[in-house]
Amino acid sequence: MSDQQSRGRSRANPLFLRDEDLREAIELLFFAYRDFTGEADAVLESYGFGRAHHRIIYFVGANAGISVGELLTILKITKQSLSRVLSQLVEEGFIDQETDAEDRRRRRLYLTDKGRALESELTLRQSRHIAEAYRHSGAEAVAGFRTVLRGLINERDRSRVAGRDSETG
Amino acid sequence: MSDQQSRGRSRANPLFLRDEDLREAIELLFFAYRDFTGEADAVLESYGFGRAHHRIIYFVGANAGISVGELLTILKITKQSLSRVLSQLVEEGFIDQETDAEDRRRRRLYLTDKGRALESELTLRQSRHIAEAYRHSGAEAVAGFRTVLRGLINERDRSRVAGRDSETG
DNA sequence: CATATATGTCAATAACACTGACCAATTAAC
DNA sequence: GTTAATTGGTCAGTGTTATTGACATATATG
Repeated sequence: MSDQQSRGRSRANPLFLRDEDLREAIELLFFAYRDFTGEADAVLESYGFGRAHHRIIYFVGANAGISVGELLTILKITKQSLSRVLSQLVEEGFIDQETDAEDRRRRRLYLTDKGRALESELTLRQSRHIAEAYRHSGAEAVAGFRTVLRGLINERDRSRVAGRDSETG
Repeated sequence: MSDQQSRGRSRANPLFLRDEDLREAIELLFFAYRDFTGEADAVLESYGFGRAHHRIIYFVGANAGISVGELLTILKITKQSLSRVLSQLVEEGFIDQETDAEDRRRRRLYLTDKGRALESELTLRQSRHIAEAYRHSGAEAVAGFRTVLRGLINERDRSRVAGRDSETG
């Protein structure tokens, strides 16, 4: 065996990152995301909804008047998948569909009061979870957290994330 | 409306964290996790596998000789759900089951050579993705990233994550 | 009018998860 | 040694989220 294959280092990681460091990151993401999403699930369950409903509620809330097609682009799912869940939310009065005045093919989506209430409840849970982690970590760590997460996101979608692109350049 | 409800601040965030900061974090996690997991999916698809297979392959690889029960605890799924996927992996020769010598009720799980090869391929993809984000972010940012992610993980599971607990205290 | 776009819908399928009910082997307790 | 608990597996049924393919409708654009 050549010594470039020695403990914890491989051709794939030409810098000072050990395999162990990268494995740690993989596991951190797995557990953190599991616990992060787990927060809102209890709320959703009481409404008979799942994560798909949450994603729609969230992005319609954050982008009032978004079209179906734009929502599909963000979620990267098929329109059939979206339709099933979106129809439910419309029927049960969480989301309003309004025909675009300029292009009457388009349906613009808005949260109803009921939808906004659910969105707040869900976002509140997740916000609390994050705020707690942020408080325990300090401002510097938070800055690093944001930088690395941005780096993990496909370039095309980075601009979609809310908040300032403070370190775009 | 009382002024404690003014722009971007609410009772839920008693510190200097604005709602916008927390929304940003929610979206960062959503997009980053989506793109992070998307990496390995192409590989898995070529084997006819999904994320459930990946999780099993990963944790058996990282904990050689783990029992079925321990795996269930980590994954937080039912044994019926695990069984479906695990049986497949055993049948197709990615995982070996060996009866524990001391307690013959237990089946200890190990990756076969074939399983190890797949695990390496999958972990490599994700490691590359992370390594790239790490390189672009710098050591300080990486430290912050790790700290905040650890804070997002339920205390009970923090010790399960690989890597040193360098900032436990 | 022909074509492209935006959306919706029907049908079939699959991955992944659940609950409930059992069974078998093994070990631990009385 | 019989009973009880543990570990693991399995069968049946269900539900959520996603897929592909085919087709329909309304509208916009050329």
